Amino acid sequence: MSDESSVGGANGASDDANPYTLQSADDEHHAFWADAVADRVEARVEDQLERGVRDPEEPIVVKGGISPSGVPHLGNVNEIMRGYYVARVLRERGHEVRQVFTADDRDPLRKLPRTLCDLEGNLVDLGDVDAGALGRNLGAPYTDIPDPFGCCDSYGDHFSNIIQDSADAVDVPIELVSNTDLYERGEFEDVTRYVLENRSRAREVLSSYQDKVDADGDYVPFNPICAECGKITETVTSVDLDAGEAGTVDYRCTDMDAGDRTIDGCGHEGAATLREGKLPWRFEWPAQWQILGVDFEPFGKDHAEGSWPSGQDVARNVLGIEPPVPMVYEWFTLDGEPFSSSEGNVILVSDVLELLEPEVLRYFFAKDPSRARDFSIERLDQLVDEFDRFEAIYFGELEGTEDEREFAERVYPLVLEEDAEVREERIRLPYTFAAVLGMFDDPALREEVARKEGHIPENAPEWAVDAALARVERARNWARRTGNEFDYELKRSEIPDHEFDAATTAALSELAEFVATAETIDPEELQGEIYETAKRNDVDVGDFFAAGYRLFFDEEQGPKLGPFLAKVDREFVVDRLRRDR
RNA sequence: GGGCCGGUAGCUCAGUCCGGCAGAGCGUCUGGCUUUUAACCAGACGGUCGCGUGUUCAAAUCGCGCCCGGCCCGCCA
Repeated sequence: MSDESSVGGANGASDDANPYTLQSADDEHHAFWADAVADRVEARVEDQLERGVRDPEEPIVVKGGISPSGVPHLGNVNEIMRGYYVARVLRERGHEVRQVFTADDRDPLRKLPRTLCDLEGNLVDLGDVDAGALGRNLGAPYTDIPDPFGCCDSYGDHFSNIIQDSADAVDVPIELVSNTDLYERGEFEDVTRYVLENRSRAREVLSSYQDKVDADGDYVPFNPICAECGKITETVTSVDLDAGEAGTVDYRCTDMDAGDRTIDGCGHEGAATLREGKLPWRFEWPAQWQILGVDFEPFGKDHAEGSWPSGQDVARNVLGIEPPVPMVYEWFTLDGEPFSSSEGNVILVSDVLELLEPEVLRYFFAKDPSRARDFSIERLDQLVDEFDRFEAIYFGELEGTEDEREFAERVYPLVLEEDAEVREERIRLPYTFAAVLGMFDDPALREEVARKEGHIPENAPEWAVDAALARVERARNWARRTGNEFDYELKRSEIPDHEFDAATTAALSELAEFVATAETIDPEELQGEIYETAKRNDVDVGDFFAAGYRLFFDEEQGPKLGPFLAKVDREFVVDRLRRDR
């Protein structure tokens, strides 16, 4: 107690939890990482019960959290989904679990994001909102800044709402908690007071992680909000824990470093209560663990070497609590580039769900968190195919490797929404095929073609057919968004550039004649006639089909031509085959 | 500068904990389905498991040293 030099530093106590290793030597082998994590959470809970420091009635708490600083992109979903799987596994084992998610909305706005989004998820350029009003609020807590869209109580609330929408969209039940709320209701008051009472201890612990903190200096772990200009300030001049209800601090509103720039302070000198400010992140995080009773928290690799080591040290050696079970997840990229709202490289959950089913997205987040991955919109078909295979292996329709079987068996039921039935009769149209089907606007026609091609069984239940056809819309959105080879577009208004030899030209004229004079156009008969016409004119069949795709789509390849042309109005088909228009 | 994570076929990824023939799907190529699109079936091609080294009968896997990408030691999934 008297010898403070024995306090562990960066490489402190031997029981420090390594947030990386999901499987340590003494763990049982699991096909699913969340099972390994759940083992550790259970061990933590049992240990606390044995030591009598835990109420057996209290549920297990899984936490996540982000600053509502702007467009919540797909990377943020890690914070929701990784915790979800652990929560779900623990529930499966009979535990009561709360999944709490903090909106760290008392954090200050440090720089203006170049891209924002409205509540519908439409991306909006900073220039299209009142950027000046935002600029004047640099340094102020998100919840004190007016919503640039005018629809929510504050900037922070605006983006917190979108976080909640994202969780809803992937069917993850989170309890969204506003950090500002916790401060205003006084939930942080006791722990803040405790940290300030023990501020020399706090300084000492933090100083071994941050050079700017001097163990013997005057650093005070509290940032008041300036009563004059509303900004978060960093200079506390004195602490009086006997003043007012729970104590106050005196401050001077000084400049704040924010990356490569400085946010000016107004110079105001005043006093703030412990509810009128915030703890610095390195203390706030452990304080959240204490207030919310957090047992498990996943976090991005950015925290793994900074906040986490200091966080568990602060938890043990300042607050005297046991930090939660940690888990690091690797970041992933979007089409090979880091997520960045300023560069416009963002995608919202709502956008992704216009391209694929929620269970496919949930599957993506069930994969090994320690692996760096690319979420490729361009090659989204690969992810969907991978999911279809995973599902088929679960139902025993594909053999797969032993590892695949083990993983599918364990994880497939978990990627389905919580109360969803596991239904073997489900139908998955191959994604790229679904994209091609998207060129037909008529749902009945889509179904007809899918049936004809053998993708929908004779006696398929109606719900399965509907669900299968729902993929067509999504795959079509994908084809359009990427403008890839599955985005077939009938070139109706203008004939594409083309160059055919005499034989091909003759064959096209013959085919036009057939279409013009037939009583009715039967799709399969037309398909056969294309084949026959090519042969009669000594044209390679493949080349002849290619000529058709050129004329109608300006592509090398396309949908099955006979059935397609049979559905297009006859005059146009005849004219185009004659190259008249 | 110190520390951490990642790197496996053209692409997306398993396999690394626990050493045992280098794997899957997609793509490509060839052939088949006496119809050729999306597919499906059969086969082929495709690898310095980032590089080197040590241990071992045996190394993608374990140790050590490097390279590349990213992250942390300010803030931030």
